[in-house]
Amino acid sequence: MALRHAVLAALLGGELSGYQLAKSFDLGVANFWHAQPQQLYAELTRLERDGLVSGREVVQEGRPNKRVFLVTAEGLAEVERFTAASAKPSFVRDDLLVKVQGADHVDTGPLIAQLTERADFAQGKIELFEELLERMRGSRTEEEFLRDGEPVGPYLTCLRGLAFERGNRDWCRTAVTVLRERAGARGGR
Amino acid sequence: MALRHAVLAALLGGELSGYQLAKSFDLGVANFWHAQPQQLYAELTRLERDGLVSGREVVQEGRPNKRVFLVTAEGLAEVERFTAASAKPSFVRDDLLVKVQGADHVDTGPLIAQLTERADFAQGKIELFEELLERMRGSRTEEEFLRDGEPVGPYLTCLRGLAFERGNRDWCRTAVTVLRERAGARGGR
DNA sequence: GTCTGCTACTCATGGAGATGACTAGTCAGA
DNA sequence: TCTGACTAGTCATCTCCATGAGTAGCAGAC
Repeated sequence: MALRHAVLAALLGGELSGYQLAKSFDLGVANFWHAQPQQLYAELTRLERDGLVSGREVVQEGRPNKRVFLVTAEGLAEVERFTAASAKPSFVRDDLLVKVQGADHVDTGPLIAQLTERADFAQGKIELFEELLERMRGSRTEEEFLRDGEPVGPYLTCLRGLAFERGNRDWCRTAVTVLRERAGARGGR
Repeated sequence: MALRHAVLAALLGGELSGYQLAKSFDLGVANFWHAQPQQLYAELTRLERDGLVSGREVVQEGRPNKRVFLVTAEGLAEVERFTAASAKPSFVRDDLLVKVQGADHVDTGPLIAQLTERADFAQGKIELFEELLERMRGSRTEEEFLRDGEPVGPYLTCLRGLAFERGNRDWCRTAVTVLRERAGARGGR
């Protein structure tokens, strides 16, 4: 159950509503985890039931009221416990990789299209992450921020996301080049 | 259901038994997907039931007999279909990232230990991937192999795995450095 | 001579995450 | 004035994936 801890970790940064939470877990950002709104609402309900977060109603004008949640002392203890527990290694897991694995045996046309699309998507996320990092560190350099800026946690996970997407983009591009040239060579044979 | 297609993609490289398959999907290699032996056996059963792979008994001396599977024509068609279908973007999803996200609010000692462990694990996989790539390309250079070596699919996925693990290792190391220095600064205050 | 480890596989159950379908009010623009 | 987009959230279901436990024969080590 890492989703639960991901939600807790996100709320450590300050009070958020389910909707705001969903914004950061859904498209684009997804710094360190990814989830659909429904999952988050469900998880928040469970977390509140278990006393790890507490919610309060915020009355708004001109838009629906919302419930914002913050981590309780028990919640923090749970984060502490989770952080200390040993983590299982993470694995790459990607439909696209499965498809590329079989590239020798299928028509590579649609595959190249998907790789291109993915490269563009990754590029978009790269820009997003770069902006986010800039915003977080403000006028400081990265080195300065890492020395004593706050919060470092989100900054570090953002850095990982950035590196991951750069890896994605670069790999997709080389895969496209390779597959294109091979298709060309076969076609011109 | 990407597991199913991952199995198919793996079998495109040639006949394999469930056990052999499990070897490559389990620890270490896990080129492009990861799964437990039980999942693979179950999936193979389903694939055979659906006519996407066909199995045959191989009698062995001095060790248990085994069943080896190969992809049928329908199986290949299914791979083709799957490859052409649009893929959903993949997301980073890692317990460790969740833990780092909350790094500002917890004791970083155990976290640093886990990051170090992960860096070592990644290093091990890097070496494994490098060997694998060398073995695949034989005497050719990477450029040569990518131009017309076979199979490219597995080579490309292996490259992605390598890059991913390098990213993991490097990120873990910087995270360790950052968290250590901060802990030191706080302690000596 | 027994113990550990490897090949080779099966069964059963749990739990997390994914998905589709819906409600309902507000606001900006065609 | 109607449409689409945004805020804010709920309910129900499902499928995949994860995990533990177990079997059984053979080989080599100590």
